[in-house]
Amino acid sequence: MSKLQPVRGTHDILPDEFPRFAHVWNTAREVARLYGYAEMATPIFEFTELFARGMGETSDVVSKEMYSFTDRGDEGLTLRPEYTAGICRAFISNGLTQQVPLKVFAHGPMFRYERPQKGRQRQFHQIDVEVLGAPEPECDVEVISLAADILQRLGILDCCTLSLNSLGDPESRTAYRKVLIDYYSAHKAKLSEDSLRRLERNPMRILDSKDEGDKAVNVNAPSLGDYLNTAARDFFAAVKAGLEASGIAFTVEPSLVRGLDYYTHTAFEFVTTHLGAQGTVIGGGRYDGLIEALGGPPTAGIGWAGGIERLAMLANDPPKPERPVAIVPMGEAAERRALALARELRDADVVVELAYKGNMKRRLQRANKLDASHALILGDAEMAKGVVALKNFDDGTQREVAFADIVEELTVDAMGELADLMGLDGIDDDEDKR
RNA sequence: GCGACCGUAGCUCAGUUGGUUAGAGCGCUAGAUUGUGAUUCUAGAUGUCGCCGGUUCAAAUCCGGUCGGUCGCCCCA
Repeated sequence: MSKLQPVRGTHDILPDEFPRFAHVWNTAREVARLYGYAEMATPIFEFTELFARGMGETSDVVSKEMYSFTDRGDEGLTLRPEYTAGICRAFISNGLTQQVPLKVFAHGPMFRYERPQKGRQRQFHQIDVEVLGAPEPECDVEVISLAADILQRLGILDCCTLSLNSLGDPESRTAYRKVLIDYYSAHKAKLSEDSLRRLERNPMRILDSKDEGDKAVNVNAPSLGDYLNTAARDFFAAVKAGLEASGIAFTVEPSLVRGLDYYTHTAFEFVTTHLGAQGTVIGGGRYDGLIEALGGPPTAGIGWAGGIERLAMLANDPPKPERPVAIVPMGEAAERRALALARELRDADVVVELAYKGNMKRRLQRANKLDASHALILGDAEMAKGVVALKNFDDGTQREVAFADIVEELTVDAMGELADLMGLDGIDDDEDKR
């Protein structure tokens, strides 16, 4: 608190970089709309109990990463570490159980108390998609396809791979879990310290260990695929077939487990190698038991979340902002006339900056710095003639335009520029994204 | 929670084996033109050298601590 510093793990998004972030959620929102998903939002904090129950007391997020506090009314509250629990709560609280399937898109800040590193912050932002009340495998396919389309539009699908796995239904999963615990318990001596802890909490995690000793033990570990019952096996087959039919490439990754307790059946991740240690860009899965566990009616659920910071680091450059027109009035009468002119242009959707400080040189400098396409110079001489001097900043030319023609002149010009831009698309000089 | 590396101007960085007023580029301000930007030229301003303590005649430089950052482990978006 001593200096004027942001809290560790938080970052300002300054005007220069904001468009990169907005581009991610605007793109996601647009694709979600095409899939028939409605946008919604829930509060950024909830009762601690919601996350504890929803994500599982033993999950890392709940056991060590929650931003929890007590408010003045002695309520235990927590800044949301993920979106799913909040949306499920809203589904139950608002009696939306009659409106299934509920297909929603959301985005906003999440909070986890972790040590910051590349692609990981304490306040970060996610785009999020959830479908409640749709137990069919076709829905898994739809949700994954939606994610792939967003990645495609952001220009990063090609540098991502889709990992897919089935965690089975509860029956298969408990059966497998038991076998797995027996197996690892018999090899305790060879396991790393981390994995001994995982054995207590989430034994399936050991399958994903990077420790060499663990890897050796894993070679002969029982495989979850062998323990799926017929229903779970059929479900997984249907999801894979649907993805193939949609032309979405994937790799089945038996070690893909996911940290949260509520997952069942499909689990998936879009992963990139371009982001250092945090390669997961979008991750999610099916959670058919969650709503019931939270106190709602038995309701299927599936969804995913994508890290906006991570996506923004990889995405194409956002569309360039529209260039302003700068009005440069000299003298009191001209300044008054300029105010009216500015309104007229803005009514016609032209971006207008008024340059009202300093001598003309300074005003033009400022206009140039704002990347103005034109300056409208309005001094005594122009006022007398009822014209403005229209200066084009790109070629330096200047000509007089009557007051009455200014709006038309500038809106026609803007159309021409738009056409130019569209002729030049596909340019991508962003080198730091690999 | 653990580990490694790093803190000098708004930004990117230089600063020799400890030695006198701590530098450059970019940016910023002003002028070369009292009504013309970007290009050019000239001038100017900018710093608690992260902070606290120690060693020394002398510390941006060496030592200890602390705070902050970056990257990695765990885990995740």
